[in-house]
Amino acid sequence: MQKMQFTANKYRTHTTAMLGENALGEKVKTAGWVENIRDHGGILFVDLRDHYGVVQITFQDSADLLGGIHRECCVSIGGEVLKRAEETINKKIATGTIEIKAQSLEILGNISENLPFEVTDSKATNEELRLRYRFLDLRNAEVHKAIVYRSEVISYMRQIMNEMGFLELNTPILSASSPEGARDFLVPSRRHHGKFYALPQAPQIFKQLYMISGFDRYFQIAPCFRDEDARADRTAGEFYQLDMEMAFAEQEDVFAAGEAVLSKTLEKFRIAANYAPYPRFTYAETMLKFGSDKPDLRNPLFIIELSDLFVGSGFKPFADKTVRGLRVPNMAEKSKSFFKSVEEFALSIGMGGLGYVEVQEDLSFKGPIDKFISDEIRAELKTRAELQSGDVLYFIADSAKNAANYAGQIRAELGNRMEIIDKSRFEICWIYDFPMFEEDETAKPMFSHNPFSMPQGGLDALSGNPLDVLAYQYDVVINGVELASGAVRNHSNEIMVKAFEIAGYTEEDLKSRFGALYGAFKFGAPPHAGMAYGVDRLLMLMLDEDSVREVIAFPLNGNAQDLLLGAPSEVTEQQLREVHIKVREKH
RNA sequence: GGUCCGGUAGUUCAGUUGGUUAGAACGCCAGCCUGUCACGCUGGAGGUCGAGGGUUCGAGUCCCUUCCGGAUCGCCA
Repeated sequence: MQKMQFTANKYRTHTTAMLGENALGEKVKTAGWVENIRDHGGILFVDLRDHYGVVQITFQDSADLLGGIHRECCVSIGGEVLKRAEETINKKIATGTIEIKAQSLEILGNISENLPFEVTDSKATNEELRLRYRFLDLRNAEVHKAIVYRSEVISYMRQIMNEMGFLELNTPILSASSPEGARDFLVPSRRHHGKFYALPQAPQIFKQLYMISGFDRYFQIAPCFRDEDARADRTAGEFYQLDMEMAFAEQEDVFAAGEAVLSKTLEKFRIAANYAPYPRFTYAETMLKFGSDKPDLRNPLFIIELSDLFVGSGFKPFADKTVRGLRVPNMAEKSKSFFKSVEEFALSIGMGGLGYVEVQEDLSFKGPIDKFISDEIRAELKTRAELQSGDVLYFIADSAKNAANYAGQIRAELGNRMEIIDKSRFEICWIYDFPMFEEDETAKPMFSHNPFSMPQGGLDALSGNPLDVLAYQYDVVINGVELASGAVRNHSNEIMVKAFEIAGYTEEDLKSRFGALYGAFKFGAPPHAGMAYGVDRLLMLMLDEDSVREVIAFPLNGNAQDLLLGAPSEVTEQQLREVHIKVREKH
């Protein structure tokens, strides 16, 4: 526990954190919630819980003090601190060598009603009920601890950022509808009829404006708002980013700062992980090798390119396809039903089929498609995949567009099914060199990620094939989870106009949609770059939780509602009139 | 918005091919118990089986509609 300033008052002289053998014989008062009452007739035991822990209080010849008290009542109890007899010591709690013999009890607040669920086991309750009574759920020691942990991690990150010379600078919450891709949360304006503020999807524009304003290094634990549907790793509505931006910076500068803050934080909180510098994979590499732009590196399987072997091979399912191979060691011993379930998985994700060969002791192949493979190709496969006895080699054959993604899903699935993923540690990497543009359904180029990233090669590169242009854009990935994203920003209006033109926007579009940046760049913008970590996701990973909602004190539910306060809610006619809003009938 | 799974006591769940009065554990209430810390023992209360409709002699169970929740796809630069 951190050192704290503490003054005794009428509610308590000690917190449970201050109660121990050092207080033996003292008359103390401590306050908290009644976690449990064990009534033994002549003696009663009360477990009293506060923010710091639990202490046992005994009631002997004083049982009447407990009249009307239920679990989760908030009370202040006075008594004498006594050493417990050796055989009654409770090693499970920090105060387990002492107990307080009660002499007085004051009920604070109201007598607690019957509980909707048991606080000590609240995580077993369905989430809807937990969120409706979140104040009770948060009394649960484990749930409580996650929120304390969140505070400590964020506090430490602030310290690291400060030490690296970053200033914590705030950005507006009431802002303009922004260039990010998500749906905005809108706030109607009272003073400006028919106009709306938007809550920021990210502080992107403002942090860039800070750079243009001459601030050198910015960071913020920034709330971000996006009106998109929730997932287990994505809250509805709002989330927090550790957002940072650096002036006169190149990609390497951001890598160094980003690695430092993450690496130090994981070290401080004793998370087993590979420490910085993190391995780096270009987007092209990771799509080939892992079939994903957020690869789980705990999975030792990797994908190899085999397309060239089958060009003109006469084996129709492979001949004109992109063919990728996945070597799975020690899989040949698996049962037929195991193989079958893998094939079923392949079909379930939309693949036409999934061919494979088993490698036998003499390194010959066995399996449904072996007869279609020539000796020449067989030899090449053995070298390329470094095949050994007992291996299974899967073939993923599909269109160039789908092959990588399918291979990635098969890789992930086999990693899980073969139980070869070490779940006890973090494997962190950078993914960089993302493409600047991609084709939409009509084969027209569009921005593939952030339109404000700097294209590599600048203006010259933009005169070539747009699909070949890479952006200075990068992600941090942990265990298959995208944890951070960033870019070197495009600070040149000339390059930006050209990039937007390629994506089908005129200079007028650019000015009208993103005028603030465009206008500011005209007055001398420094080259700048930055990134942002998803704080909730990081905490979820650090605490090994399956849902981000476990690391947020008062999250919206999956349906974007606050069940405790009842948001969103209807408002009065008067309120609507003031903001010039008329709600249409639902049909 | 699509798909899949779910909704039974305060909570977590069981409930067989449709068949007696819908069960268990924990919690709650009452009584007993002076060393428990998942206290123990005895007894008790507690159910619109999400809602509506249908099939049937009979529905928690089968069918239809609908509401709610979860996962997932879309979406999330």
